[in-house]
Amino acid sequence: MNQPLRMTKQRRLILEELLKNKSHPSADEVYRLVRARLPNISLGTVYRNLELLSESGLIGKLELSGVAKRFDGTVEEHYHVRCVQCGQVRDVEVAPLPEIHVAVQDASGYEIFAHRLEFRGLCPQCRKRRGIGGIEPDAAQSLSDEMGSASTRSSR
Amino acid sequence: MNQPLRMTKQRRLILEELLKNKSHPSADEVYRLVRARLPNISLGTVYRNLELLSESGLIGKLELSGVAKRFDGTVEEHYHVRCVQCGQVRDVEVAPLPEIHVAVQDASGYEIFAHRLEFRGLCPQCRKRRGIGGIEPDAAQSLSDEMGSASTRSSR
DNA sequence: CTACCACTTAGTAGTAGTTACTATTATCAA
DNA sequence: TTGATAATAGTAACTACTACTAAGTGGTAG
Repeated sequence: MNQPLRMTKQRRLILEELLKNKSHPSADEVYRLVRARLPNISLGTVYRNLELLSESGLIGKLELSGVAKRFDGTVEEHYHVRCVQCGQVRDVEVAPLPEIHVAVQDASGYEIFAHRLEFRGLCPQCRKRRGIGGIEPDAAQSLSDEMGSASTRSSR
Repeated sequence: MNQPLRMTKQRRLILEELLKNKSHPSADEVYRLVRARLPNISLGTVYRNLELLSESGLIGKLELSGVAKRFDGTVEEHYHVRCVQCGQVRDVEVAPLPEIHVAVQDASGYEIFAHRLEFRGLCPQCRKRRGIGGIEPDAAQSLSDEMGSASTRSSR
């Protein structure tokens, strides 16, 4: 489709950092990680390469709920959870649900190509810390406001 | 919880436009709509009121996949489809799936509060137009790149 | 009806994340 | 080794949004 990417020092380092990092860093986080090894790399280079690498299928790109894009060393399909406390994004080991496309297609008249499913909650570490430390009591409330909360209420 | 909002001309117009508009406009789109009726309204006013109105539960706020926030005249829970061609966001009439929280909770150790499910495809109008007009042939391809495509492929 | 004042506004400046541009440099096929 | 072309560093610009401030207004108490 498009010619192979030249493997520059910058591109290789970006790819390396993404493959060894399981936490789906944002472009800025990748920038900081790579700059530790190549101090004068340009932020623009990081952005351009993340884009090119995800176009060529070497990495995955996540666009989650209104905040900075994040990038993913593993390309296979999966869903994500974000911790509302520490902000970390992690993969969820749960079976995908492609059959739902048919239901949506019938209900909406759209031709459905893809879907994204994203969870929000507290990660194990923050759950522990919550018992001792201080998390604001209505985190769940404000969180479901923010997400439109397709979860508990069932009226329509 | 908090005192009732003063019903100013600006606030009323913003609310009116949202209630009669089914397409989940972005803040900027609301700005344009309201400005047609009140030409010197400030963009900041639109942003602040969308925030206040959604806080007070009069409208809903959507934060979809990396782009501008969108606002919603209907407050009840539902999922959304976005057309990859024209960008319109619409509601999907499909039953919510709260049971999945348990599965994710067991699999990840997270305490799950909420989830968001979002579809991408071609709306009925654009499906028709595609037959006649010219849509780039690999729209579905680039789209699934963009969404991480938790859809067709099933390896892991 | 009038006066008050906290809430709200218009206008503008500032911010974060991202993209675009340009002159210089590096990759890699021949 | 060389040369076309892709990629880079650095910077400017852009978009979506938030913060700030002086002036204006809605709604209540008198």
